[in-house]
Amino acid sequence: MDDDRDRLDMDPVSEFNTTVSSSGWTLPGAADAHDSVDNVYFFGSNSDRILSEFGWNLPPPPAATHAFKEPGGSCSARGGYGELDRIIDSDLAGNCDKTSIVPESTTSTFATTAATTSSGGYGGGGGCGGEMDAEQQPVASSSSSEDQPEKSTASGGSASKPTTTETASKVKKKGQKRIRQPRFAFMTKSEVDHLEDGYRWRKYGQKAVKNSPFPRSYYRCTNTKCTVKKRVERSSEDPTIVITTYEGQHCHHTVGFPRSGLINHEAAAFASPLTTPSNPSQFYYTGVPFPQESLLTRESFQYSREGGDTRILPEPTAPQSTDEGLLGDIVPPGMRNT
DNA sequence: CGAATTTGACCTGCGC
DNA sequence: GCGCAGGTCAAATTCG
Repeated sequence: MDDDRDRLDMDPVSEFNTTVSSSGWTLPGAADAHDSVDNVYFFGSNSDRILSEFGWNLPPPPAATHAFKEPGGSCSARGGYGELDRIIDSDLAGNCDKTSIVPESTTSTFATTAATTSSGGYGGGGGCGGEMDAEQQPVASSSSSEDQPEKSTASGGSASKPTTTETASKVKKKGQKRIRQPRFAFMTKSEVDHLEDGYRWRKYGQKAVKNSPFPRSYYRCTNTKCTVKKRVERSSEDPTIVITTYEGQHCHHTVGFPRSGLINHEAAAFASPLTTPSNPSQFYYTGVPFPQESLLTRESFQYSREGGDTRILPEPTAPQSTDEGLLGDIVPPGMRNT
């Protein structure tokens, strides 16, 4: 029954939330403050490991073929996600006086559990059969979201056609809180909006975003038991940057990579967590080098920003036990994938 | 013809 | 309480 705030207060990161607008951190490049995230992590070379702990199978990097053009740089060496982002937000650059690169900017939002039945009055989100939603499983109307992640409206959730049953379910949902699952946001320099990531997605909506000329698209994993969602939008600040935000954890493996050869190859380049990067610049984030001495546990940087204010947050510290892994630092146990 | 996308309507949350 | 913006639904449309 904790509400967001309560939980956030328990989270080291969330301390900072108190200084930020309501829900938290603002994603650099995000169209507006509404689109905020609670934590922003910038991963280093072993982002794949971190992500896998979230239940992701090393999301393959966006297909390099259709990604970006890196003005004056050789991105290829980087491989991986990294269609590199140069300083996405100069405000964050701070002491950055040279090319600051965000190899993979990954943001994560833990609005923590806000419980609910899903978002909004429409059913929706249930659980991936996983633990993720177990505790906040919508009891009432969308009882079996696992079976019908989308058609929760079976019980009358149709948005446009209110019915008595719908009304009833709405009532039930009232008072319940919205759950927000872990989010990762990748900022990618790319000419195409929807980057290949190894999973299959179905678009279920598109909205214009305030203060941004670019619409935001909403996708849902096509796996019926998977409730992972994805948002894709272009940065209003830098149209060449695509911000892809994933929410939730996949409860299945990827479906294979369409351009497996290329992608896997590049992914491989990124998949050696323990390998010291050949090019240290990879691990710079807005001018701040990643702490390579502790790649295993500290490659995540966090920052927040509000109206130009930039903070580099102190990362939780010590390496967790092996089974805790990185998530021990950043993911509430209840959100873990196993 | 089935699957995926588009799109307008509607719901919720939040700020004022 | 009201209005705005984000998020979602589902019918209609398009695509393979």
